Amino acid sequence: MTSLPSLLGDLDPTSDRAVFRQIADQLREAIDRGRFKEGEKLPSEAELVEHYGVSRMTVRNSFSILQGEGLVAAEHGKGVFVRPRPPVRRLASDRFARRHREQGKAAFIVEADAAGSHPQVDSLEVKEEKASQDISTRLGSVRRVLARRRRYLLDGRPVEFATSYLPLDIARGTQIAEPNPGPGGIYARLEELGHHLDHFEEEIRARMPSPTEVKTLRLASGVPVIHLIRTAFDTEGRAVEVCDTVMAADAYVLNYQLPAT
Amino acid sequence: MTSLPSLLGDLDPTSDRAVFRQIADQLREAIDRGRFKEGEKLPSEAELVEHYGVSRMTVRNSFSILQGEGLVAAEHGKGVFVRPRPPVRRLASDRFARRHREQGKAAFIVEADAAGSHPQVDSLEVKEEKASQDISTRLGSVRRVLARRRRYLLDGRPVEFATSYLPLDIARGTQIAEPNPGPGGIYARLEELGHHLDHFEEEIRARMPSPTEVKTLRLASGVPVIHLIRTAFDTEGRAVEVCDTVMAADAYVLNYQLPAT
DNA sequence: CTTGCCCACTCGTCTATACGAGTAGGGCTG
DNA sequence: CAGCCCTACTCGTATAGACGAGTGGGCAAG
Repeated sequence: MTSLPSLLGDLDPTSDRAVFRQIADQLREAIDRGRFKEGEKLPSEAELVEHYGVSRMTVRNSFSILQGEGLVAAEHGKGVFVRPRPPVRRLASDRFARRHREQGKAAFIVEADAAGSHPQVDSLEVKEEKASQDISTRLGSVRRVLARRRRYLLDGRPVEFATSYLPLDIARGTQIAEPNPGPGGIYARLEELGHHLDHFEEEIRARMPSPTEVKTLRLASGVPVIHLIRTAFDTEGRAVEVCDTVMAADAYVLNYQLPAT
Repeated sequence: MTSLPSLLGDLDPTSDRAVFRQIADQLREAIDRGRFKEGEKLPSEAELVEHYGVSRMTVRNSFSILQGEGLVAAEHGKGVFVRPRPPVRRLASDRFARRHREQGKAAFIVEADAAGSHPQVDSLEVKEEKASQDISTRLGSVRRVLARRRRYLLDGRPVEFATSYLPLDIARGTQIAEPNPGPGGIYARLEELGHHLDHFEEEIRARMPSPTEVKTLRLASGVPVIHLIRTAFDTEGRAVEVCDTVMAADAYVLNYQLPAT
């Protein structure tokens, strides 16, 4: 039971580094070195209290640091575990290329299937609503919009939720206003309606999630979100859609290809 | 002094929501509603202890939640403050366009000057070293590389640090191996050396920073980093540079433009 | 053998207390 | 008047203890 010293070492009482930081440092290092592997259980609070001769709150304080770094996650009644890195979804910059729209299924489904995961789309909601200030600006001063909300899951885990906003004069009464927009998705429908897509602009931020986002994406603490806002422009230069997406940052890598023009 | 109730309300003892969460909720809401503005000081721990009738650790626990969300930052001896949103640097997807290389100064400097901020480049280091596995793969199995490290600051605040890796057979003995690579930066030099740039690939992740990154970028807790890895390809299809960049996420918005091909 | 309970172990929440250390402002001292 | 110090207020660190609640294994009863 007291084989911990071999893994963890001692505290340095002369150091001016706080005890709980020293403990966090040692645990972090042990994790980095692979002494504790992904998904593995760390020593319990009681064991660390025993090993270091400190109070329980001090140990908990150490754990909370590592949680904030996204390194570990506590599970009530079970223990504290090294957070496994989930499979990552790579978003290629050509993911909206016309050729990907030819097949019947939605991009997300096709791509996930190809990667061998089980995709799901969730909590679909399509409705007309008042445009927020920001959305209105991006779409060129529209009052009301059609909003399409949905959540994406990979192997049962929510990874992203997104809302598409479209001007009512474009979307109302079309298949875009239906829960299922048909083969090729709304971009295919937009082109059929004569709005030939010219280019997309994407705006990317990263930040910590709001409590709502934590719930919706079932995020562990210490996991940021990537906030992506994409605007689609047709060949006339009009913004025909704005898509606001929030992604679990630990589930994504974004790829872009830029010309060196 | 006890005008706090007007700002904060009471606890619900019947709720099964933990007290420290309820307090965090109330503070968060007050901040969201603008009752506490950016940079403003929140009530002190002692005041909240008094107001809610709880122990100090409970109040601190609430604060630590809000810190983890990046909403507030504690300053020793002063108080807990609503985190101001720093000015944001927008990275356009054409930032490497050839036309931007014509002028003498580095892209970062030019751009920051234009935005009215005071730019600085820091801790320059240029040296030859062994390529990591990852870098080696990206550059096409090179053993050793030239590494150019530097840190960028905006108005005195570190916002990003980056390392460029170049194959030795390209960079050794050229101005690229000098601390100051000359007008137009290393991309201009690469082109002069006959490596005409064709395109860039960028790979973007977001995650919580390592302790080292926290120090280097002086990050407040609750601020993620954006990790960007860019590979530059010449017209022969060879990877001629890999640039590994870590940015303070609260200081950046990335912009990309994608063709709808 | 199966069901269900109990118990030991885990983390979660909360209290009360103590001392240390950074900050800022008022007032004393030279 | 200038400079220093003292003090009150702030957050930081750490202890000790209590109870609650989720989990899982073992044992006992049916």
